[in-house]
Amino acid sequence: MVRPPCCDKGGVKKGPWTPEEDIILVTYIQEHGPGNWRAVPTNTGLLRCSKSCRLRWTNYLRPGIKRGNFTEHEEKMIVHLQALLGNRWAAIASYLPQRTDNDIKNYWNTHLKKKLNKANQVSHQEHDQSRDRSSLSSSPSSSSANSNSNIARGQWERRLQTDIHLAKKALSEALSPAVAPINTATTSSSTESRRSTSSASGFLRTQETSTTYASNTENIAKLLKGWVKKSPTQNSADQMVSPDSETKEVIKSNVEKDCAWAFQSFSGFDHLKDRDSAGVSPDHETKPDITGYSNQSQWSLFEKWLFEDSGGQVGDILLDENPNFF
DNA sequence: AACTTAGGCAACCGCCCCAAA
DNA sequence: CTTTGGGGCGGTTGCCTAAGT
Repeated sequence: MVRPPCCDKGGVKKGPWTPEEDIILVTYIQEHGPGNWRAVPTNTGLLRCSKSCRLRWTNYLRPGIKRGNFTEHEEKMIVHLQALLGNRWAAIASYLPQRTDNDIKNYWNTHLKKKLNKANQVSHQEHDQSRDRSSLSSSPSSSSANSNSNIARGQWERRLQTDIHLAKKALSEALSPAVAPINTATTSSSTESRRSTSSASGFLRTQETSTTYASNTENIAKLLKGWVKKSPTQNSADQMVSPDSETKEVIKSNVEKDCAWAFQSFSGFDHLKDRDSAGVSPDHETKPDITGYSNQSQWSLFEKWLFEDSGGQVGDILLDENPNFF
């Protein structure tokens, strides 16, 4: 039996979200928290399907989302993790808590893939040139068949390494007492990628106490600004409270409250960070500076852990395949 | 200035997994 | 045990905009 999609009903709106829809959704989630998406359209009156609401929240409205301008470190992380995990964007996003899987996926498809291809072309050209040179003086053992088998072996090893990595991670999480799922939106599931999400959320939690969620508040503020500018006289939002400065303040404070709540619900990454954190204080709660997330040393430690945990293969793979990438 | 093309990104679609009934 | 429904994920589409002609 084929179940009809949840959005198959008539009267369901599609396409871009309007600022007023965003406000309705954010307001509702402030009160009830994310989850039970099925109830969101009925309770809010939004003419959107539950999935659409969830997606809008997780990819755009959710607190703590950073948009645009990927840093070089983030790029590296994505490339490393893509090499390690493949196109498991949710898992990759779990290591970059400020980024959404959709964002990372888009960035990969539009920027990094091209960059990698370019780098690959350059390295292959260089490889061909050096092979041409060496073939004049060396034995014919370095055939293309040989290099093909090396690639196949590399892919196989990579996959194996991924599985080992995931198994280790799952085990370490299962054994960790620090994992205390609170919120269903981020921690309820048991599959690997969902576990990963909760893990990264814990990483995010380490920054929580001083986070002002400016990005999200700004989103809403911008959004409200745009809404005012656009003068929505012709739509159903006429009945809504006008987003004057007072309302903005209310929404802002609600968003901030919501953010605090959302961050409190994050858990599970600390043990991953801890286990290789020689030199890093385990007292994450006392080092809450969100800017520290992009701090070079913390990144380096994290990357160090990532590299070491992969037995150095990630770096090897990247350097082998894309010596010109960075 | 008008049109075409390419790139970027938000959103949708279909499939899968899991838990509850 | 089977069915059903909610939620999550990755792939894909389509719209918008900037750049090029």
